[in-house]
Amino acid sequence: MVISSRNDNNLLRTMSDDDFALLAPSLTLIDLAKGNELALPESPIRHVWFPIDGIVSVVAATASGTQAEVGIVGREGMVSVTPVLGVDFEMMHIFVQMPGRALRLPLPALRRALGERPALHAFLLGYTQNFMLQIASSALAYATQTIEARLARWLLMSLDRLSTNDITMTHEAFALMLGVRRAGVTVAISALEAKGAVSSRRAAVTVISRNILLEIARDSYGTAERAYQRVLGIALRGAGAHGTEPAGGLVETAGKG
Amino acid sequence: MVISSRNDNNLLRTMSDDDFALLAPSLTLIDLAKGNELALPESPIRHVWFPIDGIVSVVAATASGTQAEVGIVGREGMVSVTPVLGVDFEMMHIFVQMPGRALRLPLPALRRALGERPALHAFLLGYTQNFMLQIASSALAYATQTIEARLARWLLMSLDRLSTNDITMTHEAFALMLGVRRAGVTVAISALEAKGAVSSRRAAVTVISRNILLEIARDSYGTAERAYQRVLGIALRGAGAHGTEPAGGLVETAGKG
DNA sequence: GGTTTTCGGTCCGGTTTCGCACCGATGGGC
DNA sequence: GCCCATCGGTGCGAAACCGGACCGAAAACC
Repeated sequence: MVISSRNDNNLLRTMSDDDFALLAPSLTLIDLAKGNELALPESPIRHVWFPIDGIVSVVAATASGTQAEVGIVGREGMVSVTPVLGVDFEMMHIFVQMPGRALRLPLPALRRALGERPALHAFLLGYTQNFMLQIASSALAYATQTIEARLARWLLMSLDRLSTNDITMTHEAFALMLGVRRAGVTVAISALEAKGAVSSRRAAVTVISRNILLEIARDSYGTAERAYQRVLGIALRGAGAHGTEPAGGLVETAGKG
Repeated sequence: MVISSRNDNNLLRTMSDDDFALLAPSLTLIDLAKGNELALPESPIRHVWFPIDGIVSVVAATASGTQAEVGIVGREGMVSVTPVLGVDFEMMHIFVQMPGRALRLPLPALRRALGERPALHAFLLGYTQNFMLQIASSALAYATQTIEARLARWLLMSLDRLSTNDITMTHEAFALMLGVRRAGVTVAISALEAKGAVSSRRAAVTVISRNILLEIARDSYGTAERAYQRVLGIALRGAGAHGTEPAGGLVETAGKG
């Protein structure tokens, strides 16, 4: 079960067989139920997760309640990168945004493996660097992009990490993620729909045209994604079966005109 | 010269004597002139710097020109953290914001030292984790704070890294850092001045009351700064001679009423 | 010391987003 | 099949911020 799930997480699949063999006995396949808290600010870290399904949100928060999502993690990565840097308490709020499964590794097993296997440590540090770039891209997007563009960016990032075009989230959840009002999300989704980028139902958005989303997100999407491939030597959106999909797009029947 | 400068950079001072002895022969004391480019996106990294003076800006940028500062570095840290993670090309635009000096280390010497000295690697990874938190805090500030609050945060962070209360920057430079219009900075500085937090001259802002800035910045300042002390075991704003300074404040004659 | 450049205060209309609120529509629970 | 909690579309005034511009003040230059 655990062994066969290896291929569904980019990091586990790409690390050397020896490194995986060292981790495998300690890995447990578990469900990520919607809303599960994987880490809280100031709290000690007990496990790390390698998602094979679903989306995990990484949120920066303060004691007074202000918060904003700074990154997401799916089957391309791991949660959290903090222990890879040798720090054993988390500063972010990390929880399951879209349900799925993950291979969970206890912290002591991770620490032992990192100590014994410099190549594994280097590999995970490469992912960590990329995740840091994702956080920086989030900052840039908050600083320079409209809600609509940031939403397009979020959908594109989710699409890379899922095997479906359906993003099952309420406007309320999007609002929390993007750091805006719920009503603002409603307007933004309507705009995306009017442009033929998505179709929306209650508590779900279906991506119709990846290309149109790319136009709307402008350059807030792409930098970290290209760097992922460069640093780790793996395609970010490769592993997932997105079905038949023309180059760069999804169904793409409507076009943009 | 190099040896005597060790104490002026928190990381060099705090690492073990053996680790410093390994780096010392490769360190060169150099000037950081205003505007110096220490790294550009997509460019190979040739050196890292341990500032002992001045402020270095780390900016996320895209090919099309949009940009926003995501972090700053002074004598509390190093530039860049990317090679500590084993990656040899930079993704950020890094340049000297306020002039100073730094001890510069060639990349090969850093790599050799990281390989030979796990404790040194772990130490610098701890700083890296904190810098990542600083980036996340920037994202949170962009997402939730007004220009005035973000400016207060920036001033507080600079204050931690300087030996003076004078921040010599033009409104134009602030605007670039905060990702806003120059006119927006003028208004924000006027507001800070009206509240007794700073006084301003042409091309310079002098901090009068750190406490008032803390109020204005709300909780966008403090999280990363407290974590710095926790992870590295060093006070962030300890090393610098801020002159005589009452607890938590500077001159603080005006108060806030 | 006079000229030139840089810098910063101010004003304008327009856009984005906010905070708050209302209420119809949807779908799950029983 | 009905009830009720959830969800989302919409409206309104206000605030924050933008893009662009103008021009006096301060500093740099020669």
